[in-house]
Amino acid sequence: MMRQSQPRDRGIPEATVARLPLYLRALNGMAERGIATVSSEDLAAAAGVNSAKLRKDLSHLGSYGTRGVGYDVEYLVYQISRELGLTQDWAVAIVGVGNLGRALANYGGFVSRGFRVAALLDADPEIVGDDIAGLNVEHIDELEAVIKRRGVSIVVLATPAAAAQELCDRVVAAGVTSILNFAPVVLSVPDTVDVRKVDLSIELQILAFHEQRKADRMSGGPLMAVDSQ
Amino acid sequence: MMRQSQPRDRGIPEATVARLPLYLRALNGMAERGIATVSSEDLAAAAGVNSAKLRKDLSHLGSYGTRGVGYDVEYLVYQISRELGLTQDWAVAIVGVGNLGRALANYGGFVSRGFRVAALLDADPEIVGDDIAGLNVEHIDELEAVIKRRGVSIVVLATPAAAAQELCDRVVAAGVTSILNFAPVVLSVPDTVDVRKVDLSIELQILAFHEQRKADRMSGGPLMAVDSQ
DNA sequence: ACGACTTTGTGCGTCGGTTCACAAAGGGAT
DNA sequence: ATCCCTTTGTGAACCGACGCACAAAGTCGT
Repeated sequence: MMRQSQPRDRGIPEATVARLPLYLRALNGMAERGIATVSSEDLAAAAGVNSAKLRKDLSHLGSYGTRGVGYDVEYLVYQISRELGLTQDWAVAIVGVGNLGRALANYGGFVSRGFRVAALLDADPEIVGDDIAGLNVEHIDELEAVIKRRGVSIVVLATPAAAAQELCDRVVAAGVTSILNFAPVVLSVPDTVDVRKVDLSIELQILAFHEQRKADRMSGGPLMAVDSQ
Repeated sequence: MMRQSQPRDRGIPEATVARLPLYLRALNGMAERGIATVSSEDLAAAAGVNSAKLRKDLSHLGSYGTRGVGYDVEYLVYQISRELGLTQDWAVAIVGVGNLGRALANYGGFVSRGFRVAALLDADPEIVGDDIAGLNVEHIDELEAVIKRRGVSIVVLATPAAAAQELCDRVVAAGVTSILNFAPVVLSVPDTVDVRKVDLSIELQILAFHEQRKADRMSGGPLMAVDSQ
């Protein structure tokens, strides 16, 4: 029925992919503390998910556990890293070196594994030429050249909203197919390109919604609700 | 059948809540450009979603459209704002004034509507006392006092991973029930508390996964795929 | 060598979300 | 006043994800 030699199914669910980094982080922490083996129960707790979900997620990569024992931490770290593509290293360019771009450039967390900030670019002549986190800020005119010369395959957009779409277009035209967008705009791109969005304002608004609902419950109370029953 | 006077259903789907800010942003842009009325088709395009989905989302707030015409932009802005709780203003405290905390403090985008940065807190005596974005950085010892005195109801955690859980506990103990977490850790909180997580490293890893898959397709080629048929 | 125990991997029912497609509703023209 | 045209609001089918619960598989102790 199913091949043993080729357990990796190319159709890993998106929800699973989104959790693999979480598992990887928990596993790295355990590896550092010298833990050799971990059960799905414990790993799930560390990652904050249901253990059945974790097992199903891992089963999409292959049968890497041992029944009655659990998972080998080192081995699982390697398998997940490989699946996520972290065994190669990715050159990342940060476009827009305002407060946020600067913070990202200095953020050690994501440079650690697999990613390397290969370029910082900005349009402001005031900023171009500055050294930030050991890198020289280059002029945005160099965008296409820098992407090609340094093999940049992931671009982080940290520009004002007004500039984002145009820069996005240029980045896509230069062959980049993975973009992490911090600008508060909906980017339109060909569907060969992956865009992930991080939007601080939206996150706050979602929190506000729930906070308000909690406040309503307190004052109005479920017993006083107009439409209860 | 259905009440006309109280159309608001208190059970708005989570997926819908997450998109309301998107619609709101698009609508604000239209209002600024003097557009009075918009169809679900146009608004959906501006927000980058399917028009049926948009209509169903809006229908959860009530029947605010006019058939044959569309939605009144101003009115819809008001209704969504109210639903999200943006008609009141929320005092936000930023805990951790490193590169990221600083960027957030200076980020005008989310201060604009409904949110106000009411406090900046840090543990580093080097930073405490500095003025950032017109605010004085206070010592983390003041955390509980500041939260209560200024009515802070949303806290943004922008601390190193190691400090996040402890500060989270203190913040929760001080009565805060909405947290936006930038630290790369899984926070454990009572389930009365809402935590939303923004994790740059995870976003990059997800991009890397897809980028790798695209690369595999190129070299291996769909025609050579082991399991195609 | 065997039995008790632990833990994985997964079949299956359930649920929330998405999309299609259409009937109902309103506007405007004649 | 009536008909046509546009656009909303939603019923219903579909799809992916979640979590329970359990059989299969492997370990460890005797």
